[in-house]
Amino acid sequence: MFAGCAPVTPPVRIGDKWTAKIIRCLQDGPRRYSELKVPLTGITPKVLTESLRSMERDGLLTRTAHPGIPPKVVYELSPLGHSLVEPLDTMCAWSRANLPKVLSARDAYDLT
Amino acid sequence: MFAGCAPVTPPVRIGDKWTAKIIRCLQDGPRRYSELKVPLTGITPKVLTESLRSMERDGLLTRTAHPGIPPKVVYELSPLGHSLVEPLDTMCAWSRANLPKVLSARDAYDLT
DNA sequence: CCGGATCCCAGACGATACTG
DNA sequence: CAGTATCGTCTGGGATCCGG
Repeated sequence: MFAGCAPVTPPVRIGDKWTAKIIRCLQDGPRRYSELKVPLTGITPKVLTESLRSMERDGLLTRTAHPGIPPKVVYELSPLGHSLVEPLDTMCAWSRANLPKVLSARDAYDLT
Repeated sequence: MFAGCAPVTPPVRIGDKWTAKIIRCLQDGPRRYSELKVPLTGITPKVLTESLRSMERDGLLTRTAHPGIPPKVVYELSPLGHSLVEPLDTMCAWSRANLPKVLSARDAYDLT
């Protein structure tokens, strides 16, 4: 789940490339598949589907298919998924606040 | 840094397998290389060295080599590194509290 | 004691094309 | 619209051995 707690239960969900972003996209309410693809710029359908399925398996969100033409599938955060929003915000806040320091530390290090 | 904030600045530090654990090992004071290897069960010397170098480059810790035989190298968290302790604790607390739920959600999902 | 050098692999991620 | 299928890539990390 989260690598900071030993041992990691695969697959690593938090800390992978997309899980956190997907949760952010869903935190204000349910969304359809195509409504997720837009803000998640660069994600391919395969990876989006994989991620959603895996998060559904972990109980972070629910998938509801409304049959018909055209198909309509809605994803919604579960209470468990919602409980992740705040920890994620904490991490993102740190990242936003400190990324400049990290970057300049890298520059300084690479100079030598 | 942290994948939840787009776009990710490689390499991904937080969320990789060892960074969070190394910070936890150093949060109560400086430690030598060999003192890190013990609690980080399973880590190979190569990976430990790589991780420490990379974190040093990012300004998360400092490396101080005391010359002599035998060599003695001390690693210590920088203020920037220390500032990560609390966000990390938040994530770990979530993981500890909710891992059972995730695991049982997986079991339920796999039954179908 | 503290690593560097080398080789290797699995699994995450992406590109592209196709379908009920 | 909401996915599958197939294939290729790339990198984090492990195994093992060697050196100052």
